[in-house]
Amino acid sequence: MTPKVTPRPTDAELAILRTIWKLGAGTVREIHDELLADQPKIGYTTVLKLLQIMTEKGLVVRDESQRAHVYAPKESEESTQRRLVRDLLDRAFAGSATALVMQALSTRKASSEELAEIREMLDTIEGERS
Amino acid sequence: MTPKVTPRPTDAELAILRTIWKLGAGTVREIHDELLADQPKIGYTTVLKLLQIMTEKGLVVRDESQRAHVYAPKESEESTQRRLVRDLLDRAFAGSATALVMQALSTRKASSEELAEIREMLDTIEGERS
DNA sequence: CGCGAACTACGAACGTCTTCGTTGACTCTA
DNA sequence: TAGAGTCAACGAAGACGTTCGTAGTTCGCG
Repeated sequence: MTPKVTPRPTDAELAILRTIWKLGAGTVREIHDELLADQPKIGYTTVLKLLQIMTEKGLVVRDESQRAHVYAPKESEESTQRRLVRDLLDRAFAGSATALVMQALSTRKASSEELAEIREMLDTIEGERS
Repeated sequence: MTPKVTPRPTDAELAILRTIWKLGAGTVREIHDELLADQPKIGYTTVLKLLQIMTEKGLVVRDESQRAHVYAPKESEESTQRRLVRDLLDRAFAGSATALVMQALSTRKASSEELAEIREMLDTIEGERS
């Protein structure tokens, strides 16, 4: 059976998830081609195997109605990202979201628009309080 | 030789790093005791082995002047966290720091003080621009 | 029908991670 | 000085992750 809780995707699985998120959904062929467009040389059957494992783990769902199975994310991109962030928070930041946000902001430059977006988020959070 | 670039710490290694960060530095005994205070039962020699591996990898440095070697972080907590964030950014967020910050903020409630701190950070970033 | 192309499934190889038992050395003390 | 306690080093086992070759099935077409 597929496990109760979705496990954290491994590095290779995450690379595939990124591609599926980009495509929305796709066959092994489509995902493999897209993956090749990015960085490293990777075999077709490697991608197939990964997708089979990811199906067992519940990371993706498979539509078998066609000969070429179509794979789609089980959870949304956002929800997966949220779990990864929470995970990193626990493993490396002792739960301090603030510390993580600080590091994220200092890591990459964000545009003014993005900064404004973050401010809105802060307002929303503070508004919900009280 | 120790590798040029520090590799990403594994889960078990990160658990040990957290402890060392908390202690500042410590012997295997001290780190093991502290680790036991947290969650799971873990053997003394397991911690020792991990620390030896982490020394080879360059995650920690070892002072062998005493019989009980003293281990300390090679890189600061902040710099390690920054690398982990950058890593997650690349692997799961297509480099969008904003998206990561959003997820972090929505994941855990931060206090008003923390939110204010983040606002200051935003001001600083925007101030440096122009 | 018969052949080649495209597809899934399977298994094996190899590396890494995690765990711990065992061994041998040092140290303290009765 | 002998025994108990503490320590580092090593090796090996088992789980997991990643890769791909091979085999077998299905489809389309000449």
